[in-house]
Amino acid sequence: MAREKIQIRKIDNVTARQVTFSKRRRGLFKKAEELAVLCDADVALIVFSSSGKLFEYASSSMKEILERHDLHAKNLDKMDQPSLELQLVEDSNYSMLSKEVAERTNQLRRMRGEELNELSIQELQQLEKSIESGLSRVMEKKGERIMEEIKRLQEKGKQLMEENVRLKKRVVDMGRRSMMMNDATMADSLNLAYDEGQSSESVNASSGPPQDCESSDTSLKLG
Amino acid sequence: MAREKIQIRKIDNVTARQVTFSKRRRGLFKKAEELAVLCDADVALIVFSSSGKLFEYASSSMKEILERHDLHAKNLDKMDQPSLELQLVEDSNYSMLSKEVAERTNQLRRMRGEELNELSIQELQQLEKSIESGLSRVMEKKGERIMEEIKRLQEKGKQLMEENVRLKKRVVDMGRRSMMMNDATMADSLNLAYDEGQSSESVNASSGPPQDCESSDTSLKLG
DNA sequence: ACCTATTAATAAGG
DNA sequence: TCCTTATTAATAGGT
Repeated sequence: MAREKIQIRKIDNVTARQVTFSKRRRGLFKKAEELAVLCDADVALIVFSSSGKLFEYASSSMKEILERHDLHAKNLDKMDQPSLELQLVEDSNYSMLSKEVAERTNQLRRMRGEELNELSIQELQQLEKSIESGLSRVMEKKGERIMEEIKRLQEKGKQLMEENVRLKKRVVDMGRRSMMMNDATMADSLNLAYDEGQSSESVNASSGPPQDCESSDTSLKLG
Repeated sequence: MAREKIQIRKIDNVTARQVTFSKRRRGLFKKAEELAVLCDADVALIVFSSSGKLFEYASSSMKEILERHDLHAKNLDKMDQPSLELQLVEDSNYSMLSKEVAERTNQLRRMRGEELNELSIQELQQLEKSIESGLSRVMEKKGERIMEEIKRLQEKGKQLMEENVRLKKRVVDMGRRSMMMNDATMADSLNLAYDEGQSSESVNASSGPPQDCESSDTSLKLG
């Protein structure tokens, strides 16, 4: 139902498949809920994407619906030993997890370019595209981070330069005063400096690292 | 989506509700199967009508899908009663495998550029390098495959051209003969052509696709 | 079940 | 992922 009619078979292009999955999954969940509401039905919908991610919808409680479903299923089956059944379930869960590990491992190896001999040109092309898109995202994020870091450093630099200007002024002032002083006034000046207090605090605060810059040790190692 | 727009709330009229249930249930099941096929997803759909009748669809085995679903649900929940030793062993094996799945999944996501917010600039830089090296391996392998394919196609082309030359010669020869022929010899020539047999076979082989080229539909889609 | 006007879903592309 | 739009698909109401 779109620009073109499509055949209902597995979409080869990975990206297109993901896009279609997102769209149709939403549509399916919406329809499921509509059926539940309009017709007062109890609906449970479980979807695993091809990458193994779980999506689920339940009109009431998933647990309850599944139990109700089990009831119906058991009515059709012959009852078998629950202990054996549990064991089988555990086993199958186990092998399922193992399969999942194996699958992820294979995907990783392929993305690292390690097990490519079984792949066709088309699959390689697809893999390349997928890696490239990941790479571009990573580079984009790195770029963002670098720009943030640069901005932070620039602001810190600006603050330091302003502080520098203030300090230079103070130094110049002090220099001028001492040039005009004789021994007597020198003594007065020292007393006055102690009385003011404020100025010496300001000097201390500026010569040491300000408290709001504790993260300034972040180093940029590029290339 | 019909003669009139309807509000999504319980249909009061019982008959109308049943009719709508039938129609929409079919639609929902169709959509579920389409999603499974198009996107290579695993889908389970369970519907209880308001009268309690069960309808279900599963893209593979309902049992397997529900078990897989239980697995995921357990991963999110706190583990149930860990009272028995066996259960503890199972659980620890479980959690080991689960951790492995989670770790691989995270690596994959990062390589796809999906979960980058926790990473530092250095880590991003490293990730970028790793992806780039995978990419270059994939591209290299793709290049090899393409060169193989091109070589194969070139050789096939060469064979076909040789066949062409032979056929053209034959056509010219036949043309010359027919120019020199009168009606009587024309008849002889036709008989002769049928007797030879080989030539007609050769024509068939060249005009149709040869048997050893069933993979010639391989298409090259280069970015 | 079928019909069909109308609404909803969605494929492709940005 | 979201937006847009041309098209196809689903379906509400009626027979």
